[in-house]
Amino acid sequence: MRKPLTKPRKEAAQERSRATVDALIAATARILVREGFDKASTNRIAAVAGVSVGSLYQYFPSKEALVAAVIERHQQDTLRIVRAELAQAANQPIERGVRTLVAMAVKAHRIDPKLHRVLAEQIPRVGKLEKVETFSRENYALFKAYLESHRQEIRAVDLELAAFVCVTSIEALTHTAVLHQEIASGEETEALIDEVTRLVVRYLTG
Amino acid sequence: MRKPLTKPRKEAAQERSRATVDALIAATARILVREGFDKASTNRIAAVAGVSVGSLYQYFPSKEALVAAVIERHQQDTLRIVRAELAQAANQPIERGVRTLVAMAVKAHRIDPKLHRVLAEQIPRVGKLEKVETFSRENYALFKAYLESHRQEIRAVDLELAAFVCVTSIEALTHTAVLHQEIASGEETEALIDEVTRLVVRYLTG
Amino acid sequence: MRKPLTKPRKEAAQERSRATVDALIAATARILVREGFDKASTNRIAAVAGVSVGSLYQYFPSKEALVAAVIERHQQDTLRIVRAELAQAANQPIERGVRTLVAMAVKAHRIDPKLHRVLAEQIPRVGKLEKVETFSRENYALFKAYLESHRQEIRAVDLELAAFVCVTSIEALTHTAVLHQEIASGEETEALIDEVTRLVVRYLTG
Amino acid sequence: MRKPLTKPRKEAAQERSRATVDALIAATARILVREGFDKASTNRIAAVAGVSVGSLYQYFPSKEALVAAVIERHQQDTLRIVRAELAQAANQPIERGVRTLVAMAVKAHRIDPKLHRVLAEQIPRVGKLEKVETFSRENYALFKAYLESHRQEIRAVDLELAAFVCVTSIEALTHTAVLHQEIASGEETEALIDEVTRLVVRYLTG
DNA sequence: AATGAATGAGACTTCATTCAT
DNA sequence: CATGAATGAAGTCTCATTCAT
Repeated sequence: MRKPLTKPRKEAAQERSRATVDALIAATARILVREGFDKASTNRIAAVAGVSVGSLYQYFPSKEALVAAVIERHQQDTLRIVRAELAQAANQPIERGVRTLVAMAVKAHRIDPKLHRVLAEQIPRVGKLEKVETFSRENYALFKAYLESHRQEIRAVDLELAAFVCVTSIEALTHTAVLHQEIASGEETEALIDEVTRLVVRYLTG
Repeated sequence: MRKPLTKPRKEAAQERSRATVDALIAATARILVREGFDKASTNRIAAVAGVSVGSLYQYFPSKEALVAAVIERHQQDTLRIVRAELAQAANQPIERGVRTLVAMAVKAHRIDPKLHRVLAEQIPRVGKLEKVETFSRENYALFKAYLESHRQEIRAVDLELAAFVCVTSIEALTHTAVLHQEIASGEETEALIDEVTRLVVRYLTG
Repeated sequence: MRKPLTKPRKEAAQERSRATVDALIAATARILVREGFDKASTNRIAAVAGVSVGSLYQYFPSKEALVAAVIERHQQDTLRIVRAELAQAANQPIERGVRTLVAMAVKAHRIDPKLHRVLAEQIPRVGKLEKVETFSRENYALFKAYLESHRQEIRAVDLELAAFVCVTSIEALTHTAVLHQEIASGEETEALIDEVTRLVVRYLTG
Repeated sequence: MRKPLTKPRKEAAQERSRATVDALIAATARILVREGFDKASTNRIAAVAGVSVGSLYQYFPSKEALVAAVIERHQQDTLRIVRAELAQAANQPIERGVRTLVAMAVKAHRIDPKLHRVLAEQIPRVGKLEKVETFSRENYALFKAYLESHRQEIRAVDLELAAFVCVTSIEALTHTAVLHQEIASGEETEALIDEVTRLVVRYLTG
């Protein structure tokens, strides 16, 4: 790619583009959350983002691409939390480590629960959006790695299978609890974390 | 806005009617499984069922009603299994009983896994189709009742919370395992049942 | 039930839009006249207007709105004539004034007799399109005002009732005469105006 | 599209047939009045009449034929009144005779005002239902005959034109008054008859 | 690049009419 | 004759996407 003739101008242009893209993703997320997938027409998204449909198609080749970007962004937000907490857990003993991971899962689900829900419930039908799939595999791999490095603390077990059991349970429990507002108060949250931690730890040990 | 009707329009009395209704529900399920919700247009469904759109609307007031009928039918199929096995579990000690229930969950998920998946992933957006919701609540209540009648075998615990943890875990694990074909062989199935049973039993006891 | 929208969706700002809107209204009127209300499907209207159905719905939220626009336009055309002639009549003595008004009614009915007929005969069923109703009430009020300001020239009478009798008669006579081509020539027209004027004047006076 | 047949398929000779035909016509009229033309589907009519659609088509070759039958019946009812009163008027002097005719018109319009309205407002679009047209021509001819036999009582005048003016006025005034409930009480009715009579008599005489 | 008017395939649904039983 | 299930053309309207300005 060639160098710009007037640097400031290009940057300004790039900045504006960036802003438009952001506005479009934000508008999509907002409509998805407030009105559901069916109301998220491209014209409506563009209107809410304050740009024209034409501009939308300037930056996203299709509606799917837009939804994919929303998913992507949500996953990036989630990853930021995961990375921060994962390092801690790595060096903690099993009991403490699992608790950290469960707490992290709750935290991650709380980033934008309504968006998470829409993404979980309404989006798969968009076809080959396998980002979600990929993302969960990554989770699974990370957890398996954690188990491997703590193998001496757990009973003899098929790590593959154990990781599947733990990750699926943690994900389902935190997901359901957060989405169905089962854990409104901090107290309830603590209780849930206690239970899930117990579930997983007792499963892995003894 | 017109209120969405989800009840069948008329009870098919004659034999020919009954056949038409069955063909429509079957066609809907088939398209749902093979091509997804978005491809399930009323014209397509009618064509696959081998009848005219007009006949479709003679028996179902809307596309939603058709999907509701598919859900209903799937749940009836599931219930048939659940009822049969539940009686057994009731009188079994915790370890044995939980295993029975887990095995039952696997069996239930295997009735028509692909349909189950579509129903689970793509249908919520159909709005007020709360059948699924209701169904899962029922599961939860049944399990809680089981725990109550075996309270002396388990540790002191908030039964409400425990039921939530167990049901959610069993459901998620069997669902995911079946859908993602993690348990193709009978051996793998047994291994999964062992693990899930252990997960739940150790959580509830000790 | 969805409430019927009869207002234009957006004000056509750009020139191209304006042309599209005009073409749509014109096409609707044309089809209404040549083929009747039942043939005026949205697809047909769009085709005749030389635009796509999509464009039709960009500017009119429903078929009704389109018909409403046709009515509106026709009434505006009519009003232009009415306003011009009414001022004259106001200061003319009863005999001369009534003649002016009758002549005006004939003229108004001749703007687009066939359209007028379709609008009069086929449109009421379009439900709450009360524009016609409103319009005729206005006529009636205007005539009553005319009578009031000429009260000394007419016999003692219930003005309300008299206005009803006169307006209804004039409207029906000019309408029928024009539509059924009873007054093709100028001579016949003059004869009709004479008769109607006589009818009304003798009714009001003496 | 097939050509619309508007005559009954057969002379319903048998009593049961007669009853079915009557029920169908009555059901059509009822739905027309209560719900409007658009709701009057053949299936609905058959249902309300308590027979099957198949039977409907046994007796009426099309929906149009059914509506035509309703019109026919209404006109027969009207004619019964007209014939009864017309004889009287024939031998009455102009003032008295016109009053009789006007009163008759009011009476005729009151047979079933709502049905009359629907027939007047919603039916013309059914295309070639010229019964109404024919009917009004007959009215016009009858009145012209009346004028001819009383020619010595009225001013020198084009009878053709005079009949047109009188019939159109009487029809429009009684029609509008009855339909728009301007003459609820007997007193109001008398007042209207007075006015219309005056209108016509003074027009014809002097 | 931005704009927004225009496009048109296709979705859902109704209803007059036919025909097998 | 009666029944009512079946038909399918046709109508209204939406929305992802394109393209002239």
